[in-house]
Amino acid sequence: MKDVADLASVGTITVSRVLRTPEKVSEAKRNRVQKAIEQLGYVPDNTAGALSSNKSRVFGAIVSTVNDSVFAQTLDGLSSTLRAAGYELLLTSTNYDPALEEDALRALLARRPDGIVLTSTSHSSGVKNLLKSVNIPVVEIWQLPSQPLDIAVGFSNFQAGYDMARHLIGKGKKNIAFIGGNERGNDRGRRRRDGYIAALADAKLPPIIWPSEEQGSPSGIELGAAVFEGCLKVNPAINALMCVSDQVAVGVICEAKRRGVEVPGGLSVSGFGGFELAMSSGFDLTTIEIPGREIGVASAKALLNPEAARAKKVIDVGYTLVERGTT
Amino acid sequence: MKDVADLASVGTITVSRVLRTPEKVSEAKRNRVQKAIEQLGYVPDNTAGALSSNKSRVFGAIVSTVNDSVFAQTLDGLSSTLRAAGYELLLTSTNYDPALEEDALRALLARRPDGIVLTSTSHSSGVKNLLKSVNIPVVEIWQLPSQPLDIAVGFSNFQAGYDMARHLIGKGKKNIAFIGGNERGNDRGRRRRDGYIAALADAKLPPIIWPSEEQGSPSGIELGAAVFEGCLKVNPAINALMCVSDQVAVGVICEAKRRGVEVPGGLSVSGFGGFELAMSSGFDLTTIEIPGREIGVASAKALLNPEAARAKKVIDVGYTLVERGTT
DNA sequence: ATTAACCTTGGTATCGATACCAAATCAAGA
DNA sequence: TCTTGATTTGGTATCGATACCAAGGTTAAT
Repeated sequence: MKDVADLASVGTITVSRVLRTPEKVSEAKRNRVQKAIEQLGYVPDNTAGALSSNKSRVFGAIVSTVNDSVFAQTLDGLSSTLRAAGYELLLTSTNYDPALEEDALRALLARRPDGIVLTSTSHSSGVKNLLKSVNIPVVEIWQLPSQPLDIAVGFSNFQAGYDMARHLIGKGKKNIAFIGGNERGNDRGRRRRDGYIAALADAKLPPIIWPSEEQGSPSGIELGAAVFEGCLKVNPAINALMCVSDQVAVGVICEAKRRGVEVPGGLSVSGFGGFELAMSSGFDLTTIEIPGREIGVASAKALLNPEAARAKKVIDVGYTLVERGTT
Repeated sequence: MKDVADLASVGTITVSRVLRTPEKVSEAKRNRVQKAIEQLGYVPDNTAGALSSNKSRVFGAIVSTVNDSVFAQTLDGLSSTLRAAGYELLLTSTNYDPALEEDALRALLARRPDGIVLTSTSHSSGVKNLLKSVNIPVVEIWQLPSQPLDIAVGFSNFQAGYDMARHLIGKGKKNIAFIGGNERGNDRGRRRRDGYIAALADAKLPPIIWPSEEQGSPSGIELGAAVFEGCLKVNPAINALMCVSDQVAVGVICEAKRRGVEVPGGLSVSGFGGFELAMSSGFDLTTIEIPGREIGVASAKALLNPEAARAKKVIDVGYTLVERGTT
């Protein structure tokens, strides 16, 4: 920066101002500085800037996985919105292991981010203390906790689960099973299941949950394929499967076709998430569509303007129950 | 850090050493320092450390999209391997727009990363100059360029495309079309297509490519569904579709079922990528499986140990042609 | 012509760590 | 006991920007 300043015959501080608040510098000097920057191929050093201004222009994200297509849309929205505003994203994934969250957070905080995004909503006390001691916006996404740490952006997984169960009940189904969502660390799936349980209770129907908490189980498509041996064999009366995710639902449908079970005639199937495959040119799956990208964009806005977001505290982006051919 | 040093009655530099090279500090002082760190809830400031040591312990990644499941595995492998070594990942996505690459790179370099990962392999001269002027490892992934900028980790999309076309030819198909892969910025898809063209030329068969470069087209599943109207109608003799990705192949298969076209009887279909759905509990799709996570892990290792990686220059992780029920 | 208010500009201290060098301590062998 | 080399420790300068404050220049009103 000194070199640029010398070449343009100005003080270093003027160079700094050209980069951050160009409107406060006279046009003549601004042009000289910009030419010098170009000529020297100067790339500012943000680590130094972060140190002196106490603003890193970086946000941290701790996600349970990047390996989920709807979830990836959130990341996409988050990162593009932030980058448009001149910020970058430090990404860390915990692979659904809550024990890693504190470590990951500590590592992130060492980079002094200007804010944090978390996909989990249940946190260890260590995590809570760390977040309380730093004074930066914290956005929890994809699930609306009753007591957000700071700001929350998402939708009610409980209500969505409830609605979907009501939809199946409305179709005249009496033996509806809920498939999946019992992995530890997956509080979103669990909330959906709770919504399902509540809806069935309201309709005075018995809930059927598979696999049970204790059983280890495959996940995603494999889980859907395993349903026929593991769940329908035990309870052949089941005529509707409400799956915790579209992936599971797709596994169910593939296996149903293989076995000649008619969908939705013999078995109704619903998904959750709205991943590309669910749509009509794919499986034509009844599902809950989540505006994944919008969650990312809204969280980015919350990070960039925490005061406005804190006024709301909870930003509900909603969801859409899309009825298609499988129910 | 000063506070910690005072509380433990040592110099600040000793605190620094406890954090970075604990084996060089006597056990007594090390314990005192660690207790003081705990007691004060001290979280080191890496921005300051980066400034003075010229090492940020952060790597930058510029990806074309996070929104692709096999690709997400790469990110996953990359980020977990780096985090295990005490590094973090700064993620930026260009959404397949090559024009954004230079901006994104500039923004990343301002954060002074210790290395860069790029998913694209064709770069503007601005990008090349920037990368040349910084002296950090640069890893290009998912495609092996003939002239890597520095280090490359991936596999030959050309060879994989060639192999898959050979496979279809070996099944006795004579009218094989290649579907997709003409989006600008997607050099990987293009290389697969080139492999297909070469294989057909070697077998003296005419290549059929759809959609053509000029036409705009939907992508992913939608594209697969559109094949029947857009491609097979024009050329009903086609009896095998080699799709640029599993997503496209899945779209084809769904639409084929809807139209009562038998797969592989009437139409063979192959995919590319090995996304979860392709496997036998899903679509039972013949595809090229890419070790996505391994690419991530190998790139992380290359970043962490560039000297060793530079000795090889190009790290080929290979691929597997998995023959299943659709061909 | 003078004064006040505003805008533009630059000097210097500072952010919180690490690098580099020098001093102090320790262990082992003469 | 003294010397030597290895190990442990601390002081001080430094990384490259920004914050803060003060000074000079300009404009408009009196």
